Amino acid sequence: MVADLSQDRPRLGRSSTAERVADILRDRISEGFFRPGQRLSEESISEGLGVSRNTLREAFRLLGHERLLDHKLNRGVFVRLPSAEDVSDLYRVRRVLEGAAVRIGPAPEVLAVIKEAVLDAERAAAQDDWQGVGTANIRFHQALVSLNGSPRIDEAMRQLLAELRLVFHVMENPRAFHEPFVDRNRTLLGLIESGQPEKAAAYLDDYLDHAERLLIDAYAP
Amino acid sequence: MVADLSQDRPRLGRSSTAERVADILRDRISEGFFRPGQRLSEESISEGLGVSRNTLREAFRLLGHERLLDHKLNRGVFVRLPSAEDVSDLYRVRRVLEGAAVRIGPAPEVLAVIKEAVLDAERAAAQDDWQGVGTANIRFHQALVSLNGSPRIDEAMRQLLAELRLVFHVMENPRAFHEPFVDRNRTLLGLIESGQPEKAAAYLDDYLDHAERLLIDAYAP
DNA sequence: AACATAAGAATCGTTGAACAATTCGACAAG
DNA sequence: CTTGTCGAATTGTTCAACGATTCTTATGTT
Repeated sequence: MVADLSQDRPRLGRSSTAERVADILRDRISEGFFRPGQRLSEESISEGLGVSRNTLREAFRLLGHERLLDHKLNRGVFVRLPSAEDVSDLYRVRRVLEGAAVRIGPAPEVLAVIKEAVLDAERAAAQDDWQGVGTANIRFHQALVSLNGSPRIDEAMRQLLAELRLVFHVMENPRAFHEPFVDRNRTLLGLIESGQPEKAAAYLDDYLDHAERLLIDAYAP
Repeated sequence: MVADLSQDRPRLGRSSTAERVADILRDRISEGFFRPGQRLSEESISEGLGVSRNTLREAFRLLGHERLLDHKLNRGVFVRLPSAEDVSDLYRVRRVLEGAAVRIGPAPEVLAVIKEAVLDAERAAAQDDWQGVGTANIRFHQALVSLNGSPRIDEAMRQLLAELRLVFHVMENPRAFHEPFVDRNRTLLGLIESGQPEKAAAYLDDYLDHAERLLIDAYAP
């Protein structure tokens, strides 16, 4: 009857106000409500959210560590505006994390999630919903990385993709960027599924090279 | 005459009190002054350091995000005490980051740093300075990972090794753990230097498997 | 003696106000 | 046009207070 309740233990830790504030801000940044480069005033936001400045500052620290905010001493916090070098580095990390993942090979449960993401992307693309394609694409790569089986790598990937979303918000034409990768995701899935890790890794490397170039060319922050 | 001063811009950002407090605490944890599992009282530490509780809390948040502190709501912050699963995951990440590094192959400047670390470890071992061996070993792996050429990966490795140091502080016999790896480091260096990335990667995998097993066996938190 | 319960102490979570330090723009002086 | 200075605005940090939560200890019951 008691089964394994220890798995629910983490959920027990409720969250402090600062963490909830951080969640809200993270969402707002992720959805583009706060634009990259924009300054976040302590006074107006703490007032708007109805929390004290001290609590808000704790939240700022959290997001600063996630590289979503840029904290400049005595000047305030700004939504991070990644540089072209940042983009390169993000893709450098992706090549490492995703490359290692495909080399490890498929696991049934993860594969199901990946497939679902591919389908979602295809469905969204069919409806010209490029926002939806982007979201599904992110889920695809997040699931891909989870093949590593490492909570820390999953967390790192989450942060990386959140940072990458900042880049997307600076771009003007998300369709041109996401469109080519719907098909590529399906192809990559096929290579993984059929147990050809080296081929999949090579394909992925080319995939990421292509994406990086595309992104950097269209990127002038 | 003005040349490129924009490169010096980062140095302009001095550090706030909270960051300096975080630096101090990080050092203290790293050196074992604060033991894993120990609770850090807001009152006593803020008083001891002469900073306000609010400032100290900001510092706590930073270190919490680095996984050096464990923040339990309404109960305080504790020096993190990694579980056996944490150790496994840390090595999972190491296999990914270090594996990717050796596959990329040697770069002259980095190779020099790696060599220096190997020599330092050998010198320290000759003098039975196992603390020194541990430090040199960390420098070795940090340099190894820097072959990836990614600031973000370097940073991730720094945090990972800091977390791993927590594990070492729980162990009683550091010598037994560090001793076997002095020679292995030299061998691995040789494989990298001579341009045999696949062999180096295989050797490294075995290296890390061995270290992980050794560590987990001797680890009962 | 074992266990449950309740009161009390200690600590954290959060707030609001206050003041010093720093930045930045405006404007005057050279 | 450059440089120096003033002042408003914002951040950095501290302090005191109080409610909320957890831990401890004493108390009472079976």
